[in-house]
Amino acid sequence: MTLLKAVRGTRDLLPPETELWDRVESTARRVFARYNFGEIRTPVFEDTQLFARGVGEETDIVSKEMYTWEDRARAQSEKSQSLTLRPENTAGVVRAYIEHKLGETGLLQKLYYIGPQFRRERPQKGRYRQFWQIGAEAIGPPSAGSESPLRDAEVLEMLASFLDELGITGWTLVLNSVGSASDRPKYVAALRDALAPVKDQMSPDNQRRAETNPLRVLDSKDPADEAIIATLPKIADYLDDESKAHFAAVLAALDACGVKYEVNPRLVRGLDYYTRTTFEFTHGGLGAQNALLGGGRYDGLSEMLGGPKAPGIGFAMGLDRLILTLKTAEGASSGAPQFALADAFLAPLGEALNAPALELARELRRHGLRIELGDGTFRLRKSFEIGNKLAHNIILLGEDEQASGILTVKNFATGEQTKIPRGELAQTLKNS
RNA sequence: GCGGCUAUAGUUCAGCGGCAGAACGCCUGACUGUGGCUCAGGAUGUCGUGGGUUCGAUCCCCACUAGCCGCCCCA
Repeated sequence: MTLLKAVRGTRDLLPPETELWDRVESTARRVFARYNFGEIRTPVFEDTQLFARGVGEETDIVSKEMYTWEDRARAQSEKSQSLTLRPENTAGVVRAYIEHKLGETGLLQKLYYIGPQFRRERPQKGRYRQFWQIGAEAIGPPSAGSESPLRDAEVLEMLASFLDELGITGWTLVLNSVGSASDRPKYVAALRDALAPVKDQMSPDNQRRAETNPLRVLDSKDPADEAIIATLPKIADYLDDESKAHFAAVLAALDACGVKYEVNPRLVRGLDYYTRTTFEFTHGGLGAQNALLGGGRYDGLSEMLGGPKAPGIGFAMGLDRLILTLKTAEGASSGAPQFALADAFLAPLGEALNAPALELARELRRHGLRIELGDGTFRLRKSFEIGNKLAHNIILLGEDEQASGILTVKNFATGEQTKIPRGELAQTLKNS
């Protein structure tokens, strides 16, 4: 029989690495809560139309990377429905915002999520077909201040604080403005006009981009095309006064709180819904996938999905990539993540002591102690060997100890062995 | 989706057209209620899968699968 394996691009996360995941996630929850964000959990699959309309039919994500299937009708009266595993979470959050009429509260909705996303791409380092994102969205009616550049700056400052608190150093915040919903098409048209006469001289990749997504030409890494790219129109010249003022205000707010950034006029993002502010936090040592997180403003998304006007700004952070950078950083200093040691390994000496040992373990665990319970069939030597790997102390529960109520405890670090009355055991272990 | 590299023990990796190897880890004993250090012994395995060449393939060839790197794109 052939062995079943995790499918391509998916993987198992095992302890002790999962402790690192837990640390990152709990840090996110803690930091985001200080900014008054609340958690939202949306379904892992949605109507395919949500992504087609929200993310954009022409994007790579929608056109070739989605896991989509026809959910078959189970009754004559029922129609089959095209469903898709979510490739990102912003569309789902905005769908929920509309569906639950959160705009009617009149308040800005600040929501974060942590969960798996799915894209059918070729797996690589830092890129998986099931990957995890931590993201947040600040969305609401304009009257709630959702269009304010302060929101952009606040989200960026929150991200900087989060990365700092996690101990991630060496990141770079890169940002740009791609203009409002009306600026952007004008600019794209100008770009097409400028590219038309010169694109034949460019690399095949850029010729293709010039046709499908001219903005991407700006993002080209091809040095041969640099000269031509430098002559292309600049987005900054196509921003209307409002967009210019918005971007300036974002930068001013970042300056005021000392968050460092780089403006990159060529930063474009792949999703159709972005307007005005777009950004990335990048990090070296991630290989070709150097973007730790990306995001931006999406002032028109709600309306694209048939909802009310609800401007917003958000980001999605690649948890897999975050863990990767943490692991390489910590691997260099203190080695790979280690299992945390239990407070004590409890060794029953003989099978007859198994049941009493479980009772003692229960008592100690109720005091909050982390206890590894051995087995009465183990030879004492084996208990010591296992205990030494898993715990700080070993507790012996033999016939003598059971009869007298005085336990034998040995500390592995000091080698010191003591007799401790059962009533004092929990406190002694806690203090050690 | 395209190009390149790789796949051998639990792990990290040597190796060779002719009996499958090392280190670490694991198991047993020296030591019947005492770990680490030491010593002695032991088991590691469909050599990724399927086909081909050959007297003979873990080794050479082909295909597939998976991983890694780059491209595309993205978190």
